[in-house]
Amino acid sequence: MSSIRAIRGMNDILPDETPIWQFVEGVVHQLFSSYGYGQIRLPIVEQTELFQRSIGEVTDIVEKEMYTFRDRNDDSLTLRPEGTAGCVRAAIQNSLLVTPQRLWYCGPMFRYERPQKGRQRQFHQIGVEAFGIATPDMDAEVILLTARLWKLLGVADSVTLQLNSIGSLEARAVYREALVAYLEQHRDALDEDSQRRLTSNPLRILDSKDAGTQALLDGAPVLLDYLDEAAAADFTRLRELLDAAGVAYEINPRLVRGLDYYNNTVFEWVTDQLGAQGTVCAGGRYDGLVGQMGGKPTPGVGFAMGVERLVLLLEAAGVRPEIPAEADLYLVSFGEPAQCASLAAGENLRDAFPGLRIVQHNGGGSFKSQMKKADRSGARFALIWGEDELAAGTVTLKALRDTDKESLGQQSLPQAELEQTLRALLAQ
RNA sequence: GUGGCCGUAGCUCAUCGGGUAGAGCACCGGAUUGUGGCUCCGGAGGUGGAGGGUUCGAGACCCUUCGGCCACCCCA
Repeated sequence: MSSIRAIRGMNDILPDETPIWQFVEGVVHQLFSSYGYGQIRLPIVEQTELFQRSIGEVTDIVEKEMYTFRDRNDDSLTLRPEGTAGCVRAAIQNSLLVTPQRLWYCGPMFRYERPQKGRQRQFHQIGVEAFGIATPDMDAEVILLTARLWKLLGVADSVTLQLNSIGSLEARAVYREALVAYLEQHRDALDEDSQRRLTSNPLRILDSKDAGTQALLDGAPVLLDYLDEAAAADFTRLRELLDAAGVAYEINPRLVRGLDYYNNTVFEWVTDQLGAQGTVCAGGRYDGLVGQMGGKPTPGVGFAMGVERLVLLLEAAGVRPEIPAEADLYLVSFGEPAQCASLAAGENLRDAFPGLRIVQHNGGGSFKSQMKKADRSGARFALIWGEDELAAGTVTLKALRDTDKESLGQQSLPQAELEQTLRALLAQ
């Protein structure tokens, strides 16, 4: 019981789970590449100030969820809680802000929260950032990218797209005043959390889960009505493009995002199959962020998705990539000279059959136990070397699967014919 | 940070105040001295999360603590 355990909320991903992760990662890699996006790999640790300046000082992420520490030089560093900030930093620092710049990244993120279904302290995000294009065709592109991803992953029926425009910073400030003014009149009808948010972050009241608060919001001013002409036109154009591409969406005027840097387009892909954490993918436009971080003012749009949530969603939808048996061939030997022959033959076979999974039996044991391991390995064939084979210069080839086929069974053949015989059998 | 539920074998769970804590699966060995799967037989594996209390007696009741799950907050 005194053995060391993993940090709470930081989970091991075990061999029987990695195939589904690899499936997701493989699909993502190929898909992003097909849209012309290049991968960027970013540090996990950044200066604390990077996140304070980009995400927003008063967000929960910055206020209480960051893993922040001082290094030996007494610099304040933080384990990245999200990917966009670091990507923007890297784009500025490495002069990547040519137009257009299409990037994607993946990797672990860290937030100090209580773990629950679909949420852990170390979690993984896959994200996309497209810099340099301010027009809504780029918004449409990244959304199309996600829509195609759900199809490729087999979860398109499990997610719906929620879309909104939160306009410019200025428009939001005006709206914020109107919203607060309305809600102040009904302060007593608000739930406790929302009363608190009235001063700290009124826009977040819009996505309150409290039924009474939501009812109250039916009479509240609507953010979409406060958009300036340009933002409204962009939103209309985005909708036209999505309509043309056949991507269904639901306008959610109460959709606001948690991070301060968004403007205009915001969107979320949500599901009802993951318990309380319904957001699988979320993103939006952030035209002010690059300038705010000290780069040449450059518009941007992007999204991030939670890989753990995606994996849960695939499992809920019954998408299960086939977990391959651990071996194709299992090499059994009895006696030390025979093991030498087996080892050498195994190396030759790996030369002859690249990609074939050849597992050597190690650790000795009876023939019976070795054969049992051979069976459990899932291998199609066992190759057996013992005293008899060694004396005769042969090897025994035994089929472990499909043994009802008459052509398959056990045969003893000269070493020299092994490769040729195997080639024929494996081709079936 | 707050709340609810839960910690018994590697895993899934019994036992619900009384003798040495059980089962299935998994694991190891044997039946078959060189042959897997099916069957049968056997074996190993637990300080009952930890600490304290009540009691003649606690895995079970009480308290504390640690851990897990779920939810709130917040978010991917």
